[in-house]
Amino acid sequence: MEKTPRPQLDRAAWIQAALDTLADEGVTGIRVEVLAKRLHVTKGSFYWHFKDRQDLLAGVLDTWKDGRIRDIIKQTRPEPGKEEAQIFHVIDVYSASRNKKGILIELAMREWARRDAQAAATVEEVDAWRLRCARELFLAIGLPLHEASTRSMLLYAYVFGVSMMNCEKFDGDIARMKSDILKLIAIPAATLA
Amino acid sequence: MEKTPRPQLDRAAWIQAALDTLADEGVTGIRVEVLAKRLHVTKGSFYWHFKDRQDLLAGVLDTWKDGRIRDIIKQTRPEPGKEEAQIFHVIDVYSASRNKKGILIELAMREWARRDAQAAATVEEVDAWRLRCARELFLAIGLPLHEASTRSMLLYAYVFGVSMMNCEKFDGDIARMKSDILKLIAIPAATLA
DNA sequence: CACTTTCCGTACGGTAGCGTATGGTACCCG
DNA sequence: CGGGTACCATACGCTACCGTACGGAAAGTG
Repeated sequence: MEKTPRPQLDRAAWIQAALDTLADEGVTGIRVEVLAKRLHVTKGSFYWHFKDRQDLLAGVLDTWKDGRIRDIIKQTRPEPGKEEAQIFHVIDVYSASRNKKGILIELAMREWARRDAQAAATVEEVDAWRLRCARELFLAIGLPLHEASTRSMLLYAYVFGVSMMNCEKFDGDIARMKSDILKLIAIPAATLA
Repeated sequence: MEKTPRPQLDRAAWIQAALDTLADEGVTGIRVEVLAKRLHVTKGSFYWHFKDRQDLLAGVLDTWKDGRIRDIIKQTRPEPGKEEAQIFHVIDVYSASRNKKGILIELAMREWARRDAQAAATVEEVDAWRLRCARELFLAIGLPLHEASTRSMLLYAYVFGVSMMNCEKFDGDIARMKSDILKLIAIPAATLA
């Protein structure tokens, strides 16, 4: 993670720090002077690499978008016979337990998108890719087009929704509940045991 | 909505304005001097009714909590024979089309809860009430306890999740998809037509 | 070795927001 | 009618930011 505190910074380093901050504090937490302190430099460096704060934010959006699209394509790459496992894997990646930072960025991104047109467009594009890729998996296991679309949407809505609830403190066997829900979403004609 | 620009303000008026701002800009948007401008008074008024900004935020949390709990209790009040309709109504209340402001507050609240312990506790309490009340409905239509809990959780996770996605711009018959999803969640043994 | 380019530090002006101190005004109350 | 209380305005100091101007070191280049 630490590659010998490099003597030179570049845009990527600033964007990475911005993404970390985004996860912890949201867009409004991405502040030039705070990032500079975190990177042990001053604003002078920032305004060399970026025109202004907006320039950084645009870079954050692009970086995130490219990463997410690359990711979903990789995870749903056609592997005949393994489609069902791939569906579960797609869900698992955004399961609340693992990948905590990814989820936080995801939520912060959507919060951002609610108040910024550029962010909204970015999230929309990423979501569209995800829905298309997930639909392909459902199509591959034999579902008709409409049901494949529907289940993809339910899948992602559930995944994002559950990441906003602090389920850990509710009564009941959460693990079993989540497992049953996944089956209900991913497996047609599944019933809750 | 406008009750003759009242000559005197009270805590409730400030809290209401704060809730409006919360929906539009999130917690960080709730700023004393901005609210004052919106209410056509100065900070002097604010610091008469409130100790400080935290005092206002605590009031916002309490007001929201009481309202939401009263609401869910009212909406799930036992009406034997109408339980299924009540389940659909609970979902409909937070459907993305209607009640736009309520949804925005809901999302802003959870964003807030991610970074503040008090807000987290508030949201947790509200969620617990909702899950309990929804579970009662599922129990009333004959589901076993575990499945009732599971479907309640899926219900709310989906409702909140879908409110974070800009479904309007995706291809496919969104209305039909949403309708199918609701049936899948609310009606045991339902299949996607 | 001059000379440029790259990268960063320093210093400054400007705005927005929090909280306080203090003054002013209208209304109630005896 | 004098005094108190409730409510609000004004003015101030303070901090955290943004963005700019400019200076300087270090490394490449001819």
